Amino acid sequence: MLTQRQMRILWAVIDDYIASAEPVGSRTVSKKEGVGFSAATVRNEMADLEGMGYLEQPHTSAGRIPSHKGYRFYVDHLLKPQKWSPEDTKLFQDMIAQKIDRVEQAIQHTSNILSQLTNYLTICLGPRIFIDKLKHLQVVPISDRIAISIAVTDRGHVQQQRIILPEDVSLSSIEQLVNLLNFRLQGVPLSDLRQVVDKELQLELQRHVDHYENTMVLLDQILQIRQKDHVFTCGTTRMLEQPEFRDVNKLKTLLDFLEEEEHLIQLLGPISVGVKVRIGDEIHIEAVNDCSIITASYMINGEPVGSIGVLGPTRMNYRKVISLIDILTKIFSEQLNAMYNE
Amino acid sequence: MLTQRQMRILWAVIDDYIASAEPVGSRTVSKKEGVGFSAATVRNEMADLEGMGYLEQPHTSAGRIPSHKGYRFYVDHLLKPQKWSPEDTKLFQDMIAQKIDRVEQAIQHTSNILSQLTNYLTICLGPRIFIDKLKHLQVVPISDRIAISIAVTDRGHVQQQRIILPEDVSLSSIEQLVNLLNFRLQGVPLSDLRQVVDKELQLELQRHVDHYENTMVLLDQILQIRQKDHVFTCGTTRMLEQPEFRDVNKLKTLLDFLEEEEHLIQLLGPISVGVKVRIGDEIHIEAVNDCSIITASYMINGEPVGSIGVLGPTRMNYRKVISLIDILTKIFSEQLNAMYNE
DNA sequence: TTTAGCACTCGTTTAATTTGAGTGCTAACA
DNA sequence: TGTTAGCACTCAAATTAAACGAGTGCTAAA
Repeated sequence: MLTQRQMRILWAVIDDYIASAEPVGSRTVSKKEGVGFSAATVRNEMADLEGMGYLEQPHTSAGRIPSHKGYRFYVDHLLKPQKWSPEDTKLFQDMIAQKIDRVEQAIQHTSNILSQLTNYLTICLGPRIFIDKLKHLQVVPISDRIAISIAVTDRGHVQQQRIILPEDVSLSSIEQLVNLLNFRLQGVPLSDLRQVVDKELQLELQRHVDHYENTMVLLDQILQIRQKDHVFTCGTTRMLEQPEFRDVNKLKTLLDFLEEEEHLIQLLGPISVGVKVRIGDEIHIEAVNDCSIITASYMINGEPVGSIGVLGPTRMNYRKVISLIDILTKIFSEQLNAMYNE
Repeated sequence: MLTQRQMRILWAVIDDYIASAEPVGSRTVSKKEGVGFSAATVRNEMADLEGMGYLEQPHTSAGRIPSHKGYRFYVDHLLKPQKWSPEDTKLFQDMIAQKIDRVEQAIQHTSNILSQLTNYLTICLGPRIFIDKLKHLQVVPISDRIAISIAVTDRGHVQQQRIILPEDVSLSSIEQLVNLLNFRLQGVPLSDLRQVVDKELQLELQRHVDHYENTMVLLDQILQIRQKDHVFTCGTTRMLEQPEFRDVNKLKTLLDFLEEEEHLIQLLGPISVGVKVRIGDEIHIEAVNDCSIITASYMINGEPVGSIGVLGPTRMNYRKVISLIDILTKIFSEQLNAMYNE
């Protein structure tokens, strides 16, 4: 267990290091406000903190820097999240507010603001639409063999795909099929479409539809509403400002890693409620071993549907980022809901 | 006018500099294959070439590097584009070939390959769809006040937008309106929709539609099919490998510039047929003054609809890039056309 | 238990020096 | 007259050396 004094010193070291990115010496800590002991005392305590694994020393004659364990303790026990005044809240609301045409664009906009405010890189994941319910299905033939299949959900998402029309299927039978699907599948969550068709519509289709085999091929294509998760990054270049990425090789390793959408999704992790902080190797990804990521999700009608994350060096400003991501996702969720329940 | 020998030397300097990124000295040139004269001779000629503005000298005791004027001469008169064998062509075709679902994705895929092959950053512009013709219009209400308006074009592009339903407009009158529009506007290019409505449909609408005022508000929204040009970059991180961007500040200036979509569009310039090379200040954009960009467009049915560009330092491998962008856009266009005429 | 004092460590900064690739000029040569 | 060998000169970059100073651990006194 850490003594009160040790916590005070740990806090001072981390606080200073976050601001300066330089190893913090005993004198610096000793002179900090709220620290009443001499440099020598601080030295002793720092040696102990290092022994316990909360601090590290780059080399003998340098100051101390926090270890991952140190940051973890800081985040869990020392950090007091910022309180926002009503004026702040109002300001954030105004920043985020905009004509929302597509949720994807809107979350990107919010992500951008978060990146500006924190000066770190942000990653955001567009909304999962599988919990959305089908509102309307449409097949528009654009040539003899090709058609566009479109699905609109109750939340206004539109999914489209190019499908190949089987030969021997007339336009009227396509229309017939689509009408039937619209009639029977309205209100069914996208994730369940396939299931419902298999369970409830199979027989009916077999009975009513001509060219059963071919129509099934068509149906299969229509139902393949596979959502490609859409992830974006904002403010990649802000990473260049971080002293830990002065080294072009380190930078390249990171940026290369971030170019892959899959990696970004991996980085955000599963969508979960509340603010989550993962520090360094807690992320379990080699390429971001000296980074931390703070994630939160946004909700529609109480259901988390997408997430947003802030990636920075482990020496990131946890207090600021945690407070900001928390309030911004909340405000964003509110505005989304307001829009849906308009 | 340059003598044969001067051209030979200019060529040698540029060729070497493209490969090494280091100022080229007279001895190096003299020893190059195909150059029969001594270093002293080369020195004299290089001094002349510098006088004429084709070469530059970073400082007195360094070798020469090409000036923009030098590169321009090289591209216009010295460079012989690479010939591709049928095997090469086949290889490229296979690389580009894939199930094309959306043109946007496909051009991005091609752009990615171009970036891999050249090892430079590429920029691509999704297809302009305003020359596409309207195939189908649909309005799907998703709540009392909100609807999604969808337009499908003859080439299978889908444009969607959220619209606000005026009060006092019944579902049936919306349907009536959409039916009328579908009937009268099919085959009209998206760019002309507004015009055709104003000229040919105004009266008809006035006569047939209830709640004229409100319906007009609706119509205005439906017709606002504004395409946001979609531009992507591929392989941004390859820029980090270029020695000219070792300097983090320079890099940041460039990457910051490239983060803006508008800048990318500006960078690609107007869509035009054939391969275009712009060198350094020819681009007329401060931020990329020491870069060159090579652009080409891809076609659908003989009509250029989008473009792709390769951005690199002025010391880029013009020969390789020009040859590659030429053949890749051609192959891509072929595959697009094959798909459309399937 | 705390703290002042002091010798010691070691990365960083600054200055001085060396190195070497490359030049321009001159004079000899074909 | 055009070409080339030779040579003194230039200057950025690399190397080396010295000085610096922030910070430490340990000891002994308060």
